Amino acid sequence: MPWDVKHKTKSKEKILICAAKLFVEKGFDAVGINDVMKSANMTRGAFYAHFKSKADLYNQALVVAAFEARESITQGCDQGFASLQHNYLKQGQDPSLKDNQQCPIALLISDIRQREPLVRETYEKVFKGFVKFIESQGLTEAEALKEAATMIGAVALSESLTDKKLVEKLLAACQG
Amino acid sequence: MPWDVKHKTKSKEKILICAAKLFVEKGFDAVGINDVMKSANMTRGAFYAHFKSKADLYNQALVVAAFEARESITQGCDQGFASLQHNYLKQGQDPSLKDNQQCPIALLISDIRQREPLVRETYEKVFKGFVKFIESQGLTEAEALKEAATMIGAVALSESLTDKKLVEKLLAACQG
DNA sequence: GTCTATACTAAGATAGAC
DNA sequence: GTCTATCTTAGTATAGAC
Repeated sequence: MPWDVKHKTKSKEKILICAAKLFVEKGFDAVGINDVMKSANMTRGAFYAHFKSKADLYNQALVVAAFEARESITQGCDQGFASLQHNYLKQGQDPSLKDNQQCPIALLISDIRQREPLVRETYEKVFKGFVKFIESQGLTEAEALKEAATMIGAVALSESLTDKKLVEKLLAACQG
Repeated sequence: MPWDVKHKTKSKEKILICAAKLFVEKGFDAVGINDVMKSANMTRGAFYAHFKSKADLYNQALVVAAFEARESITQGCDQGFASLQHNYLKQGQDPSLKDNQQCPIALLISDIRQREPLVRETYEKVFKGFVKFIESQGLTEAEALKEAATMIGAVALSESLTDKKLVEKLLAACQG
């Protein structure tokens, strides 16, 4: 893909990518439309030419975030579930992965509860897709659900806790 | 304990109990001081006689919420870890347990990331106490950490997902 | 310690020029 | 489609009477 094609990103796409990053990092309430538009090098007024509301943006950004996280996590993941699990849990510690690669299922897990039905529906679809993907690595549905809960819980906790030693022990304990 | 002793609750305690319930249910941003004080049958102005800021209230309410959840979860929990796990996961479905009995570790898991250091410290202490309690049921630290991640992840997911069948399967899969 | 009233700030959303 | 300017609402926090 030539340089100019990659960089000729439309405004809406740019807004979505910036929003995905900010929302996953901080949640819905802590991110203003101002923040998103500044991050995309535009002003507030331009926002409503692309989205009908902040909730609309959140909903679309959630899909983008899920897509990008999936790309990152499943990259080089050809050795079955153990490999997936390792990649997923790496999110919890690796500071180089911080941009647009963290799993929105984990990081927005208690943010989504307060959102409108449409957003919750989108979140649920993303979660179901994640479980299906785990199943595709050779696990039963019940096994996949339990592993999903453990991985998501571990990564979500990793971001909430400040004690790095504890986080390390937690992620190691959830491995395998 | 006689009736009147139980009901002779001071204002500050009442505010804290109402706040604990509201914060655990909705998170920090979605709950206003107005909401808390209305719920405690008072007006905004009286708030600052008891707390220096909303963050101060949140911090203290977190401790109250943790205490109440612990009371509820460990009630009749004398048969080791399996019993604890069963009680904990029950939060995810049982609608009768909804008031001041849900675990703040799970329900505020992605809320806490945006809070100030003091609040995060309190959250971390509560989490460590939870892990210690699991260990006291006969598990190693690593086992306890993994089980904690699974239980917390499962309950947090239960509140975010709307598909009741799926939630049921998830909680069943995390049992045992 | 609790009330009413108010100052202050921030954020979502809209209008109209270019 | 993007800009500046503005409307409106809501929420934290403070002041002063009782």
